[in-house]
Amino acid sequence: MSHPDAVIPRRQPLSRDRVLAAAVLVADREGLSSITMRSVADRLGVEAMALYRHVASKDDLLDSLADVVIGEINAACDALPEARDGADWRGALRRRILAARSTLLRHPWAPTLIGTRGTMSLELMRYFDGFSGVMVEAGFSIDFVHHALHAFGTRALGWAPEVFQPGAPPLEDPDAALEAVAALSDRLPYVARVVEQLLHDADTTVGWCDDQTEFEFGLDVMLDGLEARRLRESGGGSEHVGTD
Amino acid sequence: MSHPDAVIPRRQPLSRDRVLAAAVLVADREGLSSITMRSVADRLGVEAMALYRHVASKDDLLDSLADVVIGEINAACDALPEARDGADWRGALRRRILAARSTLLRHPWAPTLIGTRGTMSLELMRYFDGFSGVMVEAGFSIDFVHHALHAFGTRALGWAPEVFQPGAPPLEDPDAALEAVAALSDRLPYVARVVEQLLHDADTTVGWCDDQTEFEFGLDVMLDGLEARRLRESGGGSEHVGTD
DNA sequence: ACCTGAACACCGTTCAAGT
DNA sequence: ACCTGAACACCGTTCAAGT
Repeated sequence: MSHPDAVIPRRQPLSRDRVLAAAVLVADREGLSSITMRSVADRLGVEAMALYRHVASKDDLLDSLADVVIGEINAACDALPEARDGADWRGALRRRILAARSTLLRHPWAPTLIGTRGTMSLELMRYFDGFSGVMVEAGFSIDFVHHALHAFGTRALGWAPEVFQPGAPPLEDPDAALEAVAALSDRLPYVARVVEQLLHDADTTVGWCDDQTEFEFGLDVMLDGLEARRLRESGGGSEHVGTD
Repeated sequence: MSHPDAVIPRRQPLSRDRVLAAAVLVADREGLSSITMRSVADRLGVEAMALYRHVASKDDLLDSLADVVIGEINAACDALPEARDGADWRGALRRRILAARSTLLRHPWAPTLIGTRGTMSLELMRYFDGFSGVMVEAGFSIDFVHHALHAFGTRALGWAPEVFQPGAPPLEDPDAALEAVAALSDRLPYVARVVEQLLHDADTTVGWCDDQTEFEFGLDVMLDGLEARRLRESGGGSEHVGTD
């Protein structure tokens, strides 16, 4: 049993990447809140304290975890066919954002994680650099690009937080729902009408709403608004659109 | 010392409202993460276990806490001068959203809280009912209103989550920042230009960005986009804008 | 050099016990 | 009826000890 380590490597050696990969696995399977120093260590066949050799703290681990996902997003964007001549800025932004989104759909916990960390990592800056580049090369002014980044908010990264539960429970009992709404229709007349409409269309959709469709609607509204504002400003003349 | 309780009420009796008020106080002073059954109880001069008589669990407490804030928002909206003739839907929505926002500014922890709870309470439905009412009375179709609610996301409630830290640290050492940016300008050319511009304007602003200005910019872009889409759809004729 | 055991100060939550 | 004490199972994190 006591050969040189080459023969029976006691175990695959721990590393920062292996710790992060284990954390991703835990989150993918059991959700963000079940990421625990102990649960991540478990999946590596190791004690919790062993992790502290590779991450400074749980916060450090979570920051890096967000970065792992953003790295995936950047990889997806890098693989995008890019006509960097600025003509189709609208399509180019749209493609980037939807590529980010499809990455996030594989890690449903990532939006919450990224949204609650305030860290501006190099990986994240790389994403926004590509994003900004599309707009700058299309002739938007630096100021406008800056405003636009704020305006997009997390939508630039492929998701828009809603107040309703993210993974809404699929409508199990439409009749009960309809009844509940009817009971409230005097106090909530408009919401009642929206819900009625939803229930009416419920046969054709999986759950309450189609997240992807709604996301793209909001995205296009945003793009429409930016385009309108760009045209207005370049026409008005008080602000310019070209790069400085 | 043993009078009937009427004379020396041992203490102001505990109640759900007192528990919630204490929790708001803790959050306002020390942040969301320091809300603890024990910390809330401390502020009431009571043991943590006493709270369980008035809230079912910490989750229940947090849900209700979100509702307290949304109740404040609804009160602010109810106090708004309302010309419910539908003419100025844009202004009416804007006023509601900015009223919500100014309430949230008094409770900086509330957006995170509301954003992480997925609960659709009656208080929250009341807010969206008023919001939807403005649009419906202005002639938007129910379908359109539904899409618009999704498109606004949390912006309907007065905040838009960004990936950058919400309360960005005020620019302490512009020279150091400029140097850091210069070092990265080959890898992040566009971000570098945005930051340079920011540093250039830094004299005139408090921190990096003016949150209120950026929020209103994004809000107006959204409203512009909705207006453009409404006109297009009513012109195109494939979908109507009037109520069903 | 790398991992573990034991321990510490904190959680949310329970339940029987106090008044 | 209302609150408390003690306890349980869990956290993140430390530090000395093992190999």
